[in-house]
Amino acid sequence: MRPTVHDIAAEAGVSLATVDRVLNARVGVRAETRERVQAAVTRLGYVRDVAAANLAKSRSYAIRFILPDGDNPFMHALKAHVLQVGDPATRLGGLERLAVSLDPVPSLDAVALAAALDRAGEQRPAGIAVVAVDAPEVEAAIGRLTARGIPVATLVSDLPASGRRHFAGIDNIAAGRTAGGLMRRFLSGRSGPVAVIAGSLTLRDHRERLSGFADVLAQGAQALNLLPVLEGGDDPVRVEALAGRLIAEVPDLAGIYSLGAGDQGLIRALSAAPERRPQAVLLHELSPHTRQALEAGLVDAVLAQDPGHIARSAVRVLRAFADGTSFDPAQERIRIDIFLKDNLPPG
Amino acid sequence: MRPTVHDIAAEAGVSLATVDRVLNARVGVRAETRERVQAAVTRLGYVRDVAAANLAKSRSYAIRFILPDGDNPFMHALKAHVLQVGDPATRLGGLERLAVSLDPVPSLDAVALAAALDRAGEQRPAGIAVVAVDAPEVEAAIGRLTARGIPVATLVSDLPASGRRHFAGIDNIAAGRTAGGLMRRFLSGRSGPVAVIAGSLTLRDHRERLSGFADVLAQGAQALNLLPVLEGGDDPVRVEALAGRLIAEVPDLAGIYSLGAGDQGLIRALSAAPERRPQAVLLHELSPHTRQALEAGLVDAVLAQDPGHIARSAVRVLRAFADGTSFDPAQERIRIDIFLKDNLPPG
DNA sequence: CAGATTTTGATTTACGTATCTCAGAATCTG
DNA sequence: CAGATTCTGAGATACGTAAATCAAAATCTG
Repeated sequence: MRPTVHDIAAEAGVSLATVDRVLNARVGVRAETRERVQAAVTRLGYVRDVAAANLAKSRSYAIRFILPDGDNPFMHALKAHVLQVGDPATRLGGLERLAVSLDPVPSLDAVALAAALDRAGEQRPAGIAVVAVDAPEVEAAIGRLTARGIPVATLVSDLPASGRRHFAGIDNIAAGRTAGGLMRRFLSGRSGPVAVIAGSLTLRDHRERLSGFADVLAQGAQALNLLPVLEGGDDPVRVEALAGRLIAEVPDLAGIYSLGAGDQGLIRALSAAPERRPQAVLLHELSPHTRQALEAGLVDAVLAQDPGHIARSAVRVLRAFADGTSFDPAQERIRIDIFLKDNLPPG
Repeated sequence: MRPTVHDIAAEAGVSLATVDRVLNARVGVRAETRERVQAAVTRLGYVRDVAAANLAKSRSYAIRFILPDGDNPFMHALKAHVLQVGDPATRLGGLERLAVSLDPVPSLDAVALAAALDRAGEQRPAGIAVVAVDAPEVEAAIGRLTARGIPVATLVSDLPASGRRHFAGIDNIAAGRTAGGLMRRFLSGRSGPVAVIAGSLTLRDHRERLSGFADVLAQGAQALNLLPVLEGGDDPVRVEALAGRLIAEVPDLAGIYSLGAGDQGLIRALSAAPERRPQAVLLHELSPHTRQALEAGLVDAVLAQDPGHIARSAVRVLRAFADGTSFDPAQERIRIDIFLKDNLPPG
């Protein structure tokens, strides 16, 4: 059997109260006594039963997610996973005393986001997870939370200078480089111009993906020629117009890399003129539309990050910060997934 | 506050004892009373506090992992992750009352494996996780465990006919198809023979990968010519000899797919004659050697399954079976990871 | 309707830890 | 050495659930 606090008390020859004072770092214990207890702890290999401790404390972890509104399918999926993690009927929700709440904010509105962060902080939650927008107001709001001791994790889009404690998302420069590596190999041998469609270059993650991608395309023996970046505002309608013109006007187009959202528009443009489809088409994030396009051969590969993993990871990490415990960085690393038609997860 | 059993009792107008009888499906409750209690449960949205329940039951989950000995780097990594999951100082180990033990068995020895399974079953563990060998003895042993009500999960290599409750590993046919898709695209335009190096075709996962790969290569406009499969017994020395001869004797070799282990030998052979390296080299599993080869450009892509995920997933799933609760299939799905030089996880 | 049987209530103890109180012991201060 | 101060001990209570006992009530059987 695992040793309990009672065993520690007996082993150290002190009372339960003293063991408690040492274990919970309370004042009023002589240094010598403290050491006796700690020696007993290591000798017996005691580890606190976290479940019992939380029961006794009737502690619960309030975690607030602040996510953008709107019709972005990835954000929708993320939202669904957050709700699922917080569901007390699930393992995480039930066993770990979570109280997850979800605050929607208008997409890409820095002022509203900063206000939502301040409001969320008022409730003194155990942690806050937020999809950051790259703006000084947001940076300052996160800084205020951190200063008040509330751990903040950024999701998907990072803001390293804000003082956030953790980022749950992919390395977007590496994602861009990965897209570049795939593009080079998928076009091995041949040359021709390559187009990039972004949402907006004011978005940090889009800028980063672009820089990684451009980097790799410029390297190596035969350099691929990158066309000027098109910005579609993550809007399917605008993306469709841009992609349609692109395909019509650049006859020898070798590849397209869509690094933002609005891919439904790109897919429509591609299926409207299948005979002019470039040799390699890459885009980001799995959704019903992108899955279908991959299966139909309209798209060659999809880069993705797992929204379920992001939601679970953010909760685990914020909990660990709240408790002052550690976590496994390898488990919390969000992978850059590459999906081809053949390794698509079911569903 | 979340409702407790006391609230249920008050709401239903019955005693605590009766609530307990209903919740834990004990006998001696009239159908009508049972329904009153269940109505109160749904009305108040009661969910059992699993942590408190486990504390009261002083339940702990003994989970045995049966893993092959030997110098396979993937199995080493898997072993390390299993030990980490079982460590009571970690979240999973601490919060979830796990008692994980690890039984090593000689690699590829069906008789020893069957004996180990029987021995593990004697202790009546909450669950058993095993890397299956495709043999009737093993199938029978797993069947006996299942018959005794002990849930078994196969890891990495499956044995569907055995009656195992769960498989934690990748779909190897899909992995082979994925490799085929990458090979086709990496060789786009050009033709030439493609070689496959397997460990042994008596291994189910190797056979499956081969069949998926061959399938994809045969499809499509320009068929790639598959050379007869080489079997290297997962042994670096033998693989090196095979690969060396292959590179020397097939001048127009377009690609190599190594679907088993022993890749250190392949990498040595490739670096010995870098000028004759085929255009596309694919292999399985990340290890210090394969990482380095990817970074050096000797290998183009690595297909992988995350051993940490496999270990954690097996524990979660076996726990759920032991409790009769459900789990999230999407979370437990082991992905076919594709790593290029650019999306390699650090470390 | 008496007696047997089934169902229900009331109460207690336990799980491992946290937190509090109050008294007593040990140590320090002047 | 008295008095103040700091440490320590013993005990109680709580967290939410499980599991048991025993008595009382309700229902069924013949």
